[in-house]
Amino acid sequence: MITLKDLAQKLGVSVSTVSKALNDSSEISEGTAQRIKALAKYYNYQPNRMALSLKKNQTKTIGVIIPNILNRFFAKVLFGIQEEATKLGYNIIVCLSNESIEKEKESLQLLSNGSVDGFILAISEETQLVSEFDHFQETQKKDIPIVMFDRVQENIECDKVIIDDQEATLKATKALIDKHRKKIAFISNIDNLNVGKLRETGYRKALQLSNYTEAPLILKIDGNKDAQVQIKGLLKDNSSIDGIIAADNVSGTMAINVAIQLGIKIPDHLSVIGFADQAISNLSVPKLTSINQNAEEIGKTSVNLLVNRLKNKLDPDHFSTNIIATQIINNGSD
Amino acid sequence: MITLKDLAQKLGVSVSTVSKALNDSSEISEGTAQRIKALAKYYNYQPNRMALSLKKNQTKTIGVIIPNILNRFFAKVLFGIQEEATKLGYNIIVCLSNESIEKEKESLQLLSNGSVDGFILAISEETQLVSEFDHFQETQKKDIPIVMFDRVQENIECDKVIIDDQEATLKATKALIDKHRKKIAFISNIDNLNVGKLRETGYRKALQLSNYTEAPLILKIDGNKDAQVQIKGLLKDNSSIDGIIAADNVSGTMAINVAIQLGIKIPDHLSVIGFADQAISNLSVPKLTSINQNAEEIGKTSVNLLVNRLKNKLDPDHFSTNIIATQIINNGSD
DNA sequence: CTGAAAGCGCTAACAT
DNA sequence: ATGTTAGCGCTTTCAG
Repeated sequence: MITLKDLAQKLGVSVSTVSKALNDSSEISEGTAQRIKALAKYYNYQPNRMALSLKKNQTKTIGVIIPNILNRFFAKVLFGIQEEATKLGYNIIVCLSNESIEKEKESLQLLSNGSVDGFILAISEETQLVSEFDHFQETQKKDIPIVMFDRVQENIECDKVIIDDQEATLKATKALIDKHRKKIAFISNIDNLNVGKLRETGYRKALQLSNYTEAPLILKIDGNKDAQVQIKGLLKDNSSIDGIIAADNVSGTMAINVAIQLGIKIPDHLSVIGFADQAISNLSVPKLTSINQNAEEIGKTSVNLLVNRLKNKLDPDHFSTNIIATQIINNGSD
Repeated sequence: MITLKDLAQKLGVSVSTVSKALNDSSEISEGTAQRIKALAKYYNYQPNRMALSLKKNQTKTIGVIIPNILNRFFAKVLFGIQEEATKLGYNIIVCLSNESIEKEKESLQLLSNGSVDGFILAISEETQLVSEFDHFQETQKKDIPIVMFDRVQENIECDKVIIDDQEATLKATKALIDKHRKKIAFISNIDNLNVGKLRETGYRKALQLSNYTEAPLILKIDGNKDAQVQIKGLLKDNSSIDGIIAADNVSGTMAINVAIQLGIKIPDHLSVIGFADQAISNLSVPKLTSINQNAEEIGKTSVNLLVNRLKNKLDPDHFSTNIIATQIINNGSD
């Protein structure tokens, strides 16, 4: 790598002159500036990021902690984060907590050594389960801001980006009720997460608010067992089910495929709406009608919040919770 | 953040003494070392990463360039990379090329300013299409090593990690032939990638090597149109198809679902084998029999190669190509 | 055994 | 308009 010193030597000027010239300082004469810039360009000079960070005490890097990169929702959020961060001149360092509180703590610790200016993260499943959030507050105490998305925690003071999970599920459930569905089941493999609970509440509320007569029917999928078998059990045990709301990424698609195998016609006999993204929705015939969570936008909004926070553009005593709108995308299964 | 200087002041010793003590130098007396370490622990001292990088001219950070994070294969590789990198004390900075050569170049450029010690990447689709690889060589010229995985390029000299795509597809095709399948189609939405071509070759070779009478039957899915429709067309036009080899992540699952809709029994009338990962394989009934690419292992191997290269443990004049073994996982569709 | 000093690459206050 | 100097936090050589 070529350095300022190298350039200075070659031109017979001082390092600070070169630095100023490249930073468009008005102190430097037109001619010198030209010569310096030309040579810098010729040698493809790039300021050393580490030196810059050390000097300015800011890394222009965002730490991103993702619970599970195999979840398409998170993958899409990451995509949005990366896009927006690059646009604003930030790099991202990605850590995968793999739903473990230990890894989450570790990542936070590790990157709090001057590696990043701030964090964007979704809380791991285990962390929500054991309700232990000290590590976030410790990070904040070090003056490293955190933006939480999707999996957020009520009583932690930080900027947040979420969708209105309850409202979205309520709307989806209502849509089925409006289609005169009489027995609507709710399927979830994320009932231990806050978002899972919110979605369940949305489902329950929709039933209450309508003149719907049946009791709620909820299948909580056990991740340790075959999900297809569990869904098949539900459909066999309750042959009058004519509607399904799926709270997670894959259950909706799976439900359609299992139902078809049982000879149930979709959407004639059974309507299904899920939280899947388009690619997963395509993996059934008919395709799954789904709730679009606008994951990319969640990512982009998170970056903007964090960067504004870092630039002190936000009120230091007030944190905001941004709610990203969702839409139902009609793909034929409802 | 607490610094060496802070610790030194509090203890009334010099910065260098503190530094040496914390680095277990034999120059420092037992007693002093104890005191220093105790205080460092008390204040939870962590050496500033940027200062360390600047000083040592190594960042302990790996740049990772992924073409498409929504592809589960890449997501899994990333997971493996992250795991192994963390284990070895490296951070990863992730860039998503989004299959674009421009973004790929940009990322390479951007991170070559002392942000990373080396790269792990899979070549973007566009890059393979236009066959332009100068940017990789430029990076290497700057003494920044590259490890390529999955999407590699024959004539670029660097360490590589791949699976034997041709062999794997050949074996899968043979498996269907051994089951007395008479008309086996090959479906791919990645025929523009090298790996796609290799898989096609594997399919063709398997047919040639057996006493299989039919001509190859190949469907190249047009990404701009509905994939389900294209697969349905294939099955309708060739009602005697009794076997399918799917070259990409989703076509196999999709083929099963489309076939079922057409009243075709799986695997009685039609056997399907694909390159999907387990979660996608679960999205059909029966589940898709698939070729396990061991994505995580690819990631881990890549990290190990790169780190060994960085530590000069590898012969500088010789680059290796590592082939990760694949397995067919029988899920019921073959 | 401990400390002073130089230097990694850069910026910026302060001379000249 | 240009140069000198100090310093970001750290390691390491060299003196003491």
